[in-house]
Amino acid sequence: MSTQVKRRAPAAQRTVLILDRLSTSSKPLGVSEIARDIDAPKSSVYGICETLVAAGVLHFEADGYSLGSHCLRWSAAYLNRSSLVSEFRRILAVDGRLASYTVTLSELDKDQVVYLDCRNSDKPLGFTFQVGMRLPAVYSATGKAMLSYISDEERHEILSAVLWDAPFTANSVPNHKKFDADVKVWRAQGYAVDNGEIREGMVCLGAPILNPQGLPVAGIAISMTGAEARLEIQKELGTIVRDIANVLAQRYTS
Amino acid sequence: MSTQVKRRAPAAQRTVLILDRLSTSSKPLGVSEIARDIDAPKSSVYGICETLVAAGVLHFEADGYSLGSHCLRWSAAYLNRSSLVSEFRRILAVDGRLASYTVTLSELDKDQVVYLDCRNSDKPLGFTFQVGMRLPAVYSATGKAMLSYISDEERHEILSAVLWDAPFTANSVPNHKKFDADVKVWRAQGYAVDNGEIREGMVCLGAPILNPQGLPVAGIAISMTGAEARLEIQKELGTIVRDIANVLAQRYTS
DNA sequence: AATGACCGTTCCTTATATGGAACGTTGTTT
DNA sequence: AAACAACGTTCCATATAAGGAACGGTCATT
Repeated sequence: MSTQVKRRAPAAQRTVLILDRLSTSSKPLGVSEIARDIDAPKSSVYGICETLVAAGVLHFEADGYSLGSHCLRWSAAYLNRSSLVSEFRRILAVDGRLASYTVTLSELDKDQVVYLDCRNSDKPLGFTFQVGMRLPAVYSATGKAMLSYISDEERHEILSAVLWDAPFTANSVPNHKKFDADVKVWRAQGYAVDNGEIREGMVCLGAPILNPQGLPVAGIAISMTGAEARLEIQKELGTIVRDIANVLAQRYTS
Repeated sequence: MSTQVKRRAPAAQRTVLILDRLSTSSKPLGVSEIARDIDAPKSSVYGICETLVAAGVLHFEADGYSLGSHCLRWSAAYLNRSSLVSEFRRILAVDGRLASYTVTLSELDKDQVVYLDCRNSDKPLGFTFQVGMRLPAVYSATGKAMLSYISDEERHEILSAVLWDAPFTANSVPNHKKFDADVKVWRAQGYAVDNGEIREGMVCLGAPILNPQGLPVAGIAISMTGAEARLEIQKELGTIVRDIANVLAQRYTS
């Protein structure tokens, strides 16, 4: 299903592959290693990398190529395409109800959630959300919340492709059927729960940010330790999360 | 001085140009507009954009192409290439001396500073630093601090290319000569000052984070309003900024 | 010292990605 | 209603980027 269309602009595709490969490397990589990993001729990789260095996207040092700061422009532009992130920060700065919890903002990309921002609490959580980080949507609170508000067809298409036999923890929702049953609960209460499905002992409550058409554009969630997440607390905090998501939805423009 | 080397992998270069162009647009752009702006044939731009959509880097909607969240991977990887950002956050969370000020972390890229992180204060500053944001190094506090610690040749090369006739404010350092005189002061006191050179009424104090070889890898700065920046306060806070930068330098690895 | 493995880089042929021109649509102007 | 302009898309000859092979250099191993 990958290259059925006739290959156009292979250099552009390889540019992406090279940047992706460098993203998952902790050290600079040489031409040969990159070429091997992305399955392309050395000389082609060499030409592209030199072009990217000239463009200021990559740095070259003695031991190979590495990412440059140029790509921060692109992500900054992406995060600023709407007022979502700035409104998220503003509302958390003003509304003190979630002050002692870690709060995240994320959006859905296929079967993953992408974290757009994170306001850490002073209390340690044992888990760090980073901007740009991706997690399986089906196990995360915001992912569950957003998946609950897309059309049944879309959700079915996404869930059908999930590899259910690679759970994150013993608590991870086990299959499509259980997820569909949960969806009814999340919709009814207006927020979704991840009870240790991403990380053992971490509980997250997520709510969707819906556009005027009722479709999710993003989601917010709060994270806490299992010890903090007593049921009555969950209900109270879940309601707050849902309310804040609704306020964000109203302020959200374009 | 741009395309003296023989053009290799034009599609890779155009990929960068397209992403850059979309970064500076508030709305999606069509093939024709992009092609006009980056001075490339429509059909080539079309091929590259379709490839980038297939790669998940761009989104396509009715009114044109726009950036996708894929590029967040690259910037997240860039920010995590060292422990700099995480140590910056940790030290600010523990050390309360700068709690009521906006503190930024940035690095030098040619003649610009690139902001890597920002810890906003509760007090409004009237200026927002965003990750990935770029400012002229010569006018910014961290830029001044870092430029003070590179070799004289390197600094001379960078400063010679600065367009001094496009100052940000009336306070912006006016020329190469004045900057060189300031460098001696910044080096002597261990921190640099931007007194309204980026924005009228905003004062920033910056210090370099030096590697074991004594070369700057990044810089930190605190920002405050002119009213807050009385001289004795500047001296006190400048010393704190310098000390924190030194602690960061010690913790900084790889 | 000699061998071998692997590196980054260059070369040159050829397969092919490119891009000018043409196409069908759409929306605006005359 | 007709003419026009600008759009996204397709087409095809050809300029040219790609990539297999060869090169010189470095480092381990024998």
